[in-house]
Amino acid sequence: MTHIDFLRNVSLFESLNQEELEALSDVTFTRIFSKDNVIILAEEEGDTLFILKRGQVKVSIVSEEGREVILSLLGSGSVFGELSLLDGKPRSANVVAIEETELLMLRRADFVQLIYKTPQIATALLAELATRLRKTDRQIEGLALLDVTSRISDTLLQLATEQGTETTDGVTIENRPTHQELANMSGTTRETVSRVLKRLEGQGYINCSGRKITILREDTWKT
Amino acid sequence: MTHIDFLRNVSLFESLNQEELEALSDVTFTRIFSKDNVIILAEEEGDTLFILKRGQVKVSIVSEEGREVILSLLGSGSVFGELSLLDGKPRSANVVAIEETELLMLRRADFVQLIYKTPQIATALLAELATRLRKTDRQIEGLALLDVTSRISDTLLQLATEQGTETTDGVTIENRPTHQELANMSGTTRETVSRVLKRLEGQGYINCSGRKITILREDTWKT
DNA sequence: TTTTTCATGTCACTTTTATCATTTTATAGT
DNA sequence: ACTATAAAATGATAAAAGTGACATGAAAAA
Repeated sequence: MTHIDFLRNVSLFESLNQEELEALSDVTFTRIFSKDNVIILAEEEGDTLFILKRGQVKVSIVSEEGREVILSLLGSGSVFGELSLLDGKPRSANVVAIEETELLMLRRADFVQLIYKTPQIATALLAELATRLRKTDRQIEGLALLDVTSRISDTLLQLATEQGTETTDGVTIENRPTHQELANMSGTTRETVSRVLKRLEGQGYINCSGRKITILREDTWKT
Repeated sequence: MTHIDFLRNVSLFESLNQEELEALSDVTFTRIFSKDNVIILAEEEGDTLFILKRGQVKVSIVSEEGREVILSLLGSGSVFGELSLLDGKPRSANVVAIEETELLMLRRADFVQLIYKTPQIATALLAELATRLRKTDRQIEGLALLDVTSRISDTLLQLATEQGTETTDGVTIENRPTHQELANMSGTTRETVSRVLKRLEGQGYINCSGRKITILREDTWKT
């Protein structure tokens, strides 16, 4: 797939016409990050916007004691790194490739140009940030109100909607994150994830085998 | 203070010239909400933007079981209610006046006009949302990693920076939220807030009296 | 294959925090 | 000032989740 065809399908750029897409494609450059490579390091200055073409990355914050909170996992079509572009502050989180990932990168100056020439982009970006803000608000709600079991369940459901595939039994998450990663996404510990998954499986809510988790359809629950 | 003078000092509108400010002021209307009145109700459709001129509001989510999470407290100059304007989705949180509050309101159509005529507003709004996103990310980090004491302390420090006044002893928060509200801001319970504040006072970190909390200067800590 | 590293399961134990119950103190309304 | 109402303090428990330790298992590297 050419870059242009790809860019056309990125929601941020859907308002651009062929000519504008070509112009955008011209100022964009590609880079491939292999698994575990750091793409963005928190605290550093940043003047690049990233568009994820292929692969998957995790956005996370690491505390001084080394504990990690995963804010989100992003897949193809996602845009990230724009906050520093918008407010000029240093990067607020780390972004690491969790599999081989191909990124299109756009420098601030070109991005500013782009917004100047096609203001619809600003509108699209505003909508994008609005969506994200709603999502983080829900995360805060979950962390503040729910117990671990519910938080882990929510994390699974979110994974399922974002990257699950429908099967006869329910929705399957192929290549699930490790327990440690699930823990960092749910604000808990590895052991607890282990225990909770075990219990959920015992109760017939989910089915684990290898890197695969299936969230069973409601009508198969033991209740 | 006239509306125009007030609007000039709202960061969102700082790029507007006198003429534009007047035009904005013309399409804006005022409403006063007394204490405990609901300004925005979650789930409802919304096509109004609010600019807080005088008073204070709380933005919160209430769970089905009735437990509340306070996402933020906003004071004069704050803008809220814009998410629904940007992505067309229903309101995601409640907003309630916690004291008598004067609001300027702006309808979607006028807001869209405004952005169309003065695109710098879009940029300012992007920066505003970026700031907010960073803030919510930090909240998530805190909820996921910190124990109750640290979360409550953080909440106090945030209140102090946002609405505290410097005194010889440290920073004073006049008219502090109730323990219940502090609990809802920190993701914990009333009782725990009570106990933690007590301990913090015993250890000489803070000083409570009536509706007032003083966060003592570092050099007076007992350690 | 063999080795080594990383991921997972699972124990016993501790800590933290929520919950419940009750009393005391503040605050606001008449 | 008096009373009604809401807020805060506080003790006793219980539940939830974290910790540390170690065994097992699975996948990647040599």
